Amino acid sequence: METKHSASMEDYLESIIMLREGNEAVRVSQMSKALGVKMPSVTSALRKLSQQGLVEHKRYGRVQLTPDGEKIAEDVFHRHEALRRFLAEILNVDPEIAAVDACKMEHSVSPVTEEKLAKFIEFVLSRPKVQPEWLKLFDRYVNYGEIPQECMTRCLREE
Amino acid sequence: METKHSASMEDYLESIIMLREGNEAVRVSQMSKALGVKMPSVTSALRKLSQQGLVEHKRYGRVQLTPDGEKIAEDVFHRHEALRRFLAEILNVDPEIAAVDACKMEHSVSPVTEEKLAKFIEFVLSRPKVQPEWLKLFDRYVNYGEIPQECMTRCLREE
DNA sequence: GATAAATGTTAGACGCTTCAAACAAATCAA
DNA sequence: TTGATTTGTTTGAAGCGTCTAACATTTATC
Repeated sequence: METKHSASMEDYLESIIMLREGNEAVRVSQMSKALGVKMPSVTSALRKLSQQGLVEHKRYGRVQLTPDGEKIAEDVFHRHEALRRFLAEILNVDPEIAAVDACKMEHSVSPVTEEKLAKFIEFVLSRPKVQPEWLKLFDRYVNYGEIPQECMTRCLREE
Repeated sequence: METKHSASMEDYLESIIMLREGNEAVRVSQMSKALGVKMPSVTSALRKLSQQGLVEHKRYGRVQLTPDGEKIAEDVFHRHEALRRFLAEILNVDPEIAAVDACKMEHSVSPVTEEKLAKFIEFVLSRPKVQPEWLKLFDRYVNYGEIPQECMTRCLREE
């Protein structure tokens, strides 16, 4: 049922989720700024999305997601967040770059991959006490090439 | 100097690296099949890449990368491989899907991110004895939700 | 309320990537 | 070597997403 949507249509949908505060519907100008495109591009995207029943939008009015649109937008947003967190919190990539990269990558991730990525993040970060140490080890490796052979090995062997 | 190239131009360049065996130059038909596009698309891409000095190609002849083209193609290939390995070997995503996802994601990864990703893979997989255990723990978490709190915590605390 | 400013739309164009159809060259096979 | 097959190119058209310029509507201001 869910036909595949283009990267740019996904971006338009996602931006609606990201821009609305509370229940306030979103303006074309906001989307235009957020996505770095001119307003006519937004208008024409909205016409298309409206025809597909993914957004609610009448001339000169505000924009809202339909339930179908909401589903897709949330999906994209989840992919985005999974990637962004992985890059920023695990790889320790600069937050700005992480956000930008995530925004482009989010359109290429299959459902299976997204699910595993989310679990991986959870796995690595879910243990508040372990997390900082674990990442510190990785960080040290990035900066000095130190591989903490002994400790990890010893530990995991016991298991 | 290196102007940004479109995802599709990057794909054409990368395919040349992936298709050539030894020093054998590559045929248009091979690229066509590998990329899932018709031959006229390849021809027209090659005209453009040739004008930019990235490939060597004369009418009805084989295709070769110039040194400049080689550099870009290798770059794309590295991003591809980093992503593919992460997905396949760490997240344990099905190899087919990993390859497909990597192929689409490869165009969105910034240099910094790629570098950190590569280091991360190295970090996780570089210790032959640890690696299987570590991933086994993650795999168990994916399948049963078990978080190996104690072991990792204990170990990393000692450090 | 009238008018200025901000916001949004329409129309038409362009670049990019792809394709099918028709044609051209190269290669194979007899 | 000549005809058939494979391979590659040209041409022209299409879809998509974007833009600018001109126009329309809404909103804010006096």
